[in-house]
Amino acid sequence: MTQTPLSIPLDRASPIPLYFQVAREIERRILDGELAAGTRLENEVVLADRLGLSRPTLRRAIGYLVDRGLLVRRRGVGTQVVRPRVRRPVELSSLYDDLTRAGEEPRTEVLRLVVEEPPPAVAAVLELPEGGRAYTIERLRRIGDGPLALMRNHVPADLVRLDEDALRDHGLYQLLRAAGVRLKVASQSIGARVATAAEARVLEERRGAPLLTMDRTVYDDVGRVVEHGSHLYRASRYSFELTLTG
Amino acid sequence: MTQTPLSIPLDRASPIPLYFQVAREIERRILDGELAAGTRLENEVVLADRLGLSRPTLRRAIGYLVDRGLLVRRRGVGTQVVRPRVRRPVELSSLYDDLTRAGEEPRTEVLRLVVEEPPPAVAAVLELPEGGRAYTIERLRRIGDGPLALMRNHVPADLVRLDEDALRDHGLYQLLRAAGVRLKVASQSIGARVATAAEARVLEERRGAPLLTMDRTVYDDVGRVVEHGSHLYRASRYSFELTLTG
DNA sequence: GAGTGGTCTAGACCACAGC
DNA sequence: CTGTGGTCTAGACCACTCG
Repeated sequence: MTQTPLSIPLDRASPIPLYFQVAREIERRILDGELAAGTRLENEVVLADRLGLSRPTLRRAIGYLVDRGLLVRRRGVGTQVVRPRVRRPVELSSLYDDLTRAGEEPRTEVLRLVVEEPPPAVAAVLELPEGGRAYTIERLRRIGDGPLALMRNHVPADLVRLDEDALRDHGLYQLLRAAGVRLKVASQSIGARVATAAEARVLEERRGAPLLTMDRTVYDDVGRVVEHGSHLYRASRYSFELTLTG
Repeated sequence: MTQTPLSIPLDRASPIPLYFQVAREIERRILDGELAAGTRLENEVVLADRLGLSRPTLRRAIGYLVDRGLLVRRRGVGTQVVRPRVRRPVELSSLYDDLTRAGEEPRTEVLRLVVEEPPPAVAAVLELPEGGRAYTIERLRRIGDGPLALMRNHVPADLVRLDEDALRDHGLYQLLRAAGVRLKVASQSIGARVATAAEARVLEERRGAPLLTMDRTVYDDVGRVVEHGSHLYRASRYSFELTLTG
């Protein structure tokens, strides 16, 4: 496979770290096809030298791309461009964000929005203090000409102020992030069951139609519970796409 | 929150990198509860000094744990232990591995095992050359007293040699890894539908019972397609548990 | 202003791959 | 053996947070 002398313009006055400028530029060239699959990069010492960087800084750039799966490093061999892939990482994104990114135009119907002392099971998941209050949100997400998902969420009341207008025009995660909440990890469970009569009616399905269920609990960067949701998706119109790395 | 002077024994003769010795030890103390949630670590300069390490090396250890979500670093503030969580990362594991780890005893029935020129759709996904051959594997996974999943997999024939005995006693990924295949990324799609009559019969469900479907394509570290699978799970007995990080 | 993490440098030595 | 990445050091300066 080819070896390519690499030249990257650096802006040392920029607030963007040098290692990131390098990583971003290499990534761009891989995605653009300028650096084809299998291409060998020059060795780290030479490359760092040409770019006018120290080797640790260059290594940091390369390491970043190795972690993201765009490059492979092998001791004694060298660094190569991996066969390019759709590699959307597993992200902490909401259905709304996903749809928007996919060029769809989701519409949201807010069925219920209250602040209340939630039932004990929910309070436990949210780790609310005694008597703590939380939003309960029920929304119907539509896309194109029909419903896609029925969503119930719970958010501790002291984290953010929510209103129906905001929820109609934005994803819940957008609103949380805008309120300064730093979403960090989520654990979720995906299952399936058939629709009850009531669910079928709301989702415009037949009774007994297959539904995907998703329960998710989201934590912020210091481990506080930030949100819990139980969602139902029409299996006929939705599936979860994931990229795993190991 | 408390601040803790940290002392960690290092073995400079060990082949295990110093940064990793440090990271592993801090992780252990967090998981053991010795370092409670909210605990502040000493600042990097002092800590590096006490451990007899350079600051970059110590930072690498901390950075590793930050990436894994066990620590938070904030400029001008310090480094803190995050509220401990179940944080099983999204892993490239097989159903067999998952069950074994959970203490279950999966049994596998090999329904079909052939090497053939697969249908064009499968050949395309596997990126086989013209006339390339692949294993087609159909297995029924049982656990406890009943079936759990019906699995169909395709693996390029030149990657590994598979036989019925091996597949009965091991997960497919185990066998691939043992053959030197380096599983790296997978993209998968999770959906739901109802069982056909034939599927219901094999899975001992009623016709119309909800099933989880999972299609997965796995790539190795240089982007070659290593495996493709289409699986069916009984929703009554199985759900996908994921941990996402953002 | 004092204290913290964020970045960067210019070296060094080692371990492994492949000839 | 030569060439590669893997680790580590001992500093330096900067940017941000908070009292």
